[in-house]
Amino acid sequence: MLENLPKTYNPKDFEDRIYKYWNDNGYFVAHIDENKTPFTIMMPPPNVTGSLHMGHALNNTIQDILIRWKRMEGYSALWLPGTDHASISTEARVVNKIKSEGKTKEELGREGFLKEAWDWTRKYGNTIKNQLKKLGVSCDWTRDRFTLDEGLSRAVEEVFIRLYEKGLIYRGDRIINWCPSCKTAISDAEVEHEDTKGSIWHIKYPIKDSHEFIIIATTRPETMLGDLAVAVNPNDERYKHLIGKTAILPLIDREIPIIADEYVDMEFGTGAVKITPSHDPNDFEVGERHGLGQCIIMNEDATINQNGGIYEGLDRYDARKKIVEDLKEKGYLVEVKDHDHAVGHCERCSTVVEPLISKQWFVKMEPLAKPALEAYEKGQLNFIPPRFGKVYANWLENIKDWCISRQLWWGHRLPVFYCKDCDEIMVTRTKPEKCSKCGSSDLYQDEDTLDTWFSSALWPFSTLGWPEETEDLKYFFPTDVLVTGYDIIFFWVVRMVFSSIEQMGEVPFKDVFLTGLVRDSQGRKMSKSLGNGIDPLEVIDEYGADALRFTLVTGNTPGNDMRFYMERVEANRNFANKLWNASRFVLMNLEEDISKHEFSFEDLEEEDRWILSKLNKTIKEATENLNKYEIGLAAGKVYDFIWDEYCDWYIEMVKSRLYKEEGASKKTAQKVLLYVLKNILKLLHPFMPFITEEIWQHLPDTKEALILSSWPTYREELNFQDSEKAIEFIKSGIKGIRNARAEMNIIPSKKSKQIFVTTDEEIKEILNKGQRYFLNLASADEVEIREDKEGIDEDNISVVLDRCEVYLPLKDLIDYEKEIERLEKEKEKLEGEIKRVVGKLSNEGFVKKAPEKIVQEEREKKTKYEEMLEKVIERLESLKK
RNA sequence: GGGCGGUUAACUCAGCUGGUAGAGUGUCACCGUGACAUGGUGAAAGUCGUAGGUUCGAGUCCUAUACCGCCCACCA
Repeated sequence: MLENLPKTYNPKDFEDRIYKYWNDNGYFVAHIDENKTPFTIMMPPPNVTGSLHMGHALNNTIQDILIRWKRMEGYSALWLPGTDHASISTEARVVNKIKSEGKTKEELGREGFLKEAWDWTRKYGNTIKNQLKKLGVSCDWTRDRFTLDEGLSRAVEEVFIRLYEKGLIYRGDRIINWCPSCKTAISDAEVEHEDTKGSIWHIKYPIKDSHEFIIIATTRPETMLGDLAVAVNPNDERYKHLIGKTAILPLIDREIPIIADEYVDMEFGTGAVKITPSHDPNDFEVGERHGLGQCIIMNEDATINQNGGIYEGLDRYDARKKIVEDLKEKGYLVEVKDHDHAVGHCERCSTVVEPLISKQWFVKMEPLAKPALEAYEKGQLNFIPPRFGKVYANWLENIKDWCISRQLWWGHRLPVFYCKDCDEIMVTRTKPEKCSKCGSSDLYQDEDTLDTWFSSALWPFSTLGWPEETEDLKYFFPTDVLVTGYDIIFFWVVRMVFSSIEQMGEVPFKDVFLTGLVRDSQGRKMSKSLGNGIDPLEVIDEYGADALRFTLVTGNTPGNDMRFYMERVEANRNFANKLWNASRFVLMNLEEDISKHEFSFEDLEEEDRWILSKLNKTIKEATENLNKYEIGLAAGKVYDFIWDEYCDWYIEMVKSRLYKEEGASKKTAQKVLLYVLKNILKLLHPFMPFITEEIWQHLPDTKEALILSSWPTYREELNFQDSEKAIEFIKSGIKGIRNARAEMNIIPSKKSKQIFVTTDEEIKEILNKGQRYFLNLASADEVEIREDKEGIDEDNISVVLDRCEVYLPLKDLIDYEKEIERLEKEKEKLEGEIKRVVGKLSNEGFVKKAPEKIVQEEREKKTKYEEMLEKVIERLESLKK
């Protein structure tokens, strides 16, 4: 029993043990059960070589709360975990690792490198999973998946082939974002735009066979090496006469045409734009329209290539510097102005990306985006909070094709084969024997791999065995809710939706719960470079997983960022300690035969009915909150019930019965204590799984594990409105007495021998039932409740309450000055209230238009306050005499 | 250039469909009382960013506006 344990809560003593107990007994494993409704969550797969951060802790806690709750509600709850191969990030780490060993990727070759990568994955792949276990995640580890698993790879190939055959995947020369550091193409979503203070250079381009110049403006002067035209707006009077003429590119003396294109904004810069089709998306389009061709001037590491003449070999920024110097020296530079503009950076390594033309593979997005948008518009996708729906829709409305090929080795290699002889493209799962066109057997596979998000886009169904028609897939798909950060709506949420609609014919989940960012106490983003990250594992080590979990889900709202404060974790640890000790108290006061009995309704006393009714209400409201994903509110209600109602009031009220009485009343108190505690543990379990299970295991008559127990439900027969009212009345009486005593500085150990309460008949009845509460809770030896004042010494302290007055015979202890002061304050307060109520009631509009109920309430308040004021004044007068 | 969020007690945040502002922490006073000092009791503390409007009544709805922050966007 618990009383043998240390009296302070020490989560380290049991958290690991409890996790093992659940896991070893298979309690996390989901079963296909046609008698149950499935409830499915797919865990957003963390990077396989990553480690746990607060973001993971937050969204996995939320998922765990939902899955534990639904499991208790009787659903067949599947929470499927897994990891992502994270192509670009993992590859970078492995490259670093082999670099530290003095080797390069190229030296190892593809196979050698992949071997290294797999070794790395096996070495670090379990780290994050073990860390997640510390958090208490109740996911089904028997269904653990990895995006590079055979099955998932098969799904990736299948989707690639299907989309290709439908014409939704194509290969082409397009301007893509090139990261010179990762040396791969990246998608638009992977580019982060950052406002940067830069310059804009105005440069003179001479006109051939003329002394005229045309002045262009550019923010990237080095790209002039690739200029193939100068463009002006066709309606621009300044330049009309130059259209069709030829300009001479300074420094390298290339002749380029001056063309007219609507794209040029006459208002901006000089109204003349250099056109570099290979290095700018707009210029690319202009180039296409005018048949300008291409001129690539950079290598894959962003140094200038042979097309750059004397600048060949220079890094792009060195080249810029040199070119500007040369232009200046030769008199072509007209002016330099400061210019702020957005510069794209690689999301992964922060290197400035270079837009350049490249042959890559793309997914044609429009046909896929349309149904994904419609699904949202038809209400098949529900965002929490709803505002993110607009973000989702807006992205889809402005969709561009998705560049999916990456010049990396770690990932799913494109199932694409080329014929060396005729360049035929063959998209098949395995390498064909012969070219389907010319019959040549000289074939090779595309070197590229797919964007990581291509495989994670399939996660909701590939993890269940698709393209096989598995039992799991039939039963658990579609999933119910996706829990993830708002920062990956574009990367992941959108792509899962359209992939699922395309392949499965329906949305992959009904609800999308978006979490905010966990920031440090100063509101900064937690980051490695700032060193301000708080390690969830350290928090768990110090305060326990339950306290961390509770901290992450309370006091904030979905989709809003939150600041992380150690003080809050500590407060929640204290809450756990409170529950721990309340449970110890209950166990210490139970008798052996308690387990055989449920309380009987006839034996219930007022406070029993009150706490049962309050519990009932808490169950109802917390469940409603959970149904609406109001996790923080649900947790808050359970917290308040446990601390404020159960610990602070019920336990205190019931003590006299446990200590002094014998028989039925005592027994009932024990039964109710236990009944409510059991329900508390159930209600709190999703939020604080460890401590609740640990306590539960020490309770009598708990055969099954708490994790498998049933979620409490509202019981109409436990709704005791009258008892609630009565106890609330008594509580206010006790509070009034305590308040008066505290203000008079009368310490509780100085008991009032006898308390007199004068009141009317109705209240007398209520108070009579609750007499004994005053004894313990208001420091009295004896309470006398009556309807008259006969024989009561008017010099005692008197507390004026609604419909009753309490006299505390503490004559020798009273400081009359203070008592008058206290009563004056009371008087002022009441007068204020009366003024407000009277104001309201004398407002004709209010009385006429407000609902009858509200008006009635105000009238009652008026009477009540006036009565109280009268008594207070009476007291004051008698004291001042 | 668009879009979104925040602005409530000293601090961090709740506040669902409009009806006398809440919590945690911190502060102050008192308390080792037989579950808990990781505790108990009590107290102080807010013109709910600003200005209008709708309403009998607005932190809550509408319109402006200020400040902070985020996202999206090809203006060279």
